[in-house]
Amino acid sequence: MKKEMDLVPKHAGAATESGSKDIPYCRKQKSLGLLCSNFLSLYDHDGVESIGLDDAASKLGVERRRIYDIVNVLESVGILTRKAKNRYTWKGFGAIPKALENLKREGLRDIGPAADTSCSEKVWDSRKEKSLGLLTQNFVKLFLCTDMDMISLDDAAKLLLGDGKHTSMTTRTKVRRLYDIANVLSSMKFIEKTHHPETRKPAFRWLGLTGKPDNSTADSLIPSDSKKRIFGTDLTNATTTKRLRMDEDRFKILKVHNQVQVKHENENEDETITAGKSYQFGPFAPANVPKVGDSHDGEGNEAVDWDSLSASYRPQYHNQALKDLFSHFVEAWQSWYSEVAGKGPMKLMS
DNA sequence: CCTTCCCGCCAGAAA
DNA sequence: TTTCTGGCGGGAAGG
Repeated sequence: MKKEMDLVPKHAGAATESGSKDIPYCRKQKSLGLLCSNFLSLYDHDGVESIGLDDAASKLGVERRRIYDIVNVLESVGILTRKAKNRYTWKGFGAIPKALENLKREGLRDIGPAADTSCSEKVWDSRKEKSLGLLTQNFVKLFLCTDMDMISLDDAAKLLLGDGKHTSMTTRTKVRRLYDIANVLSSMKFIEKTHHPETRKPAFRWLGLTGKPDNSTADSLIPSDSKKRIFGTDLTNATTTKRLRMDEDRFKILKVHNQVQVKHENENEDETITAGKSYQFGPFAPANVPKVGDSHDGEGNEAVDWDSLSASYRPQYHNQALKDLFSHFVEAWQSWYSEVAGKGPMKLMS
């Protein structure tokens, strides 16, 4: 049921919408990152367990196509699960640790072992092989299974080429996808955009779960990070053998720094494993703060306070009551976070 | 100019 | 068939 009610496409300008001082059209308000924040805010409620794509699309005021993008990456991180056609199941943030743990395990498995000359036990589905979801997982794996703490989308694209080495437009396309993925992961604060020290090239740094043993210093909920080395601290030594060699397929990195600390108890099969507790999430706040009024104050300078970093100016969706959702969103997250951060035996799982 | 990346066409895959 | 999914890349906003 989608008629030709679109508009707003082609040339900017033309405000074909309810009379008002319509905005000229701001691309930033249509970003996947913002959409992701809104999506999360909209469904992170007690009673929510099933999500209809049509409902999401209309509630968020976007076309169906966009919802697929969001949903695919969220599923990659465990927040959602596809239940049926047009239907997803909300798993919540509590499902994230486990999902990442699994990704890490998978990633480490692929890397380590002897050279696998055509040892793909999995039949790489020709189609899914290039799905946004898989790309997302592989991108995340780079952060979780490598000692690289800063990755540029270009490098990621090269490393994640399912196979072949077509170095041409294949990479371009891949990078386009990665931009999309990076945007939503950024909105969830799993990663953050930065710049490579040397090369002024933009790159992303992981802010999410840390594999550090335990010993969580404090419980700085939503810490104003700014400068906290999460992975750094290469306590092993200064072996800067940090070069990666991307041979044929897959990505091959060496030195797997950081231990996931997979619960030691039973090398049991996956499924229902109580995730470890020593995790540390980066600040996880909606990418946009209520921030009333526009006032495009001075652009962010050097300081990357996530106050100004929140690249979002007023929710403009022809929706309503999104602000309230945001606050709830933050609360819910903090609640869960403290539960994990706190040494107390949590129950997790759901 | 170059980087970021939204839009939506349209081809496969279900129903 | 229709409907659902979601690659893919043009080309415009942003810097």
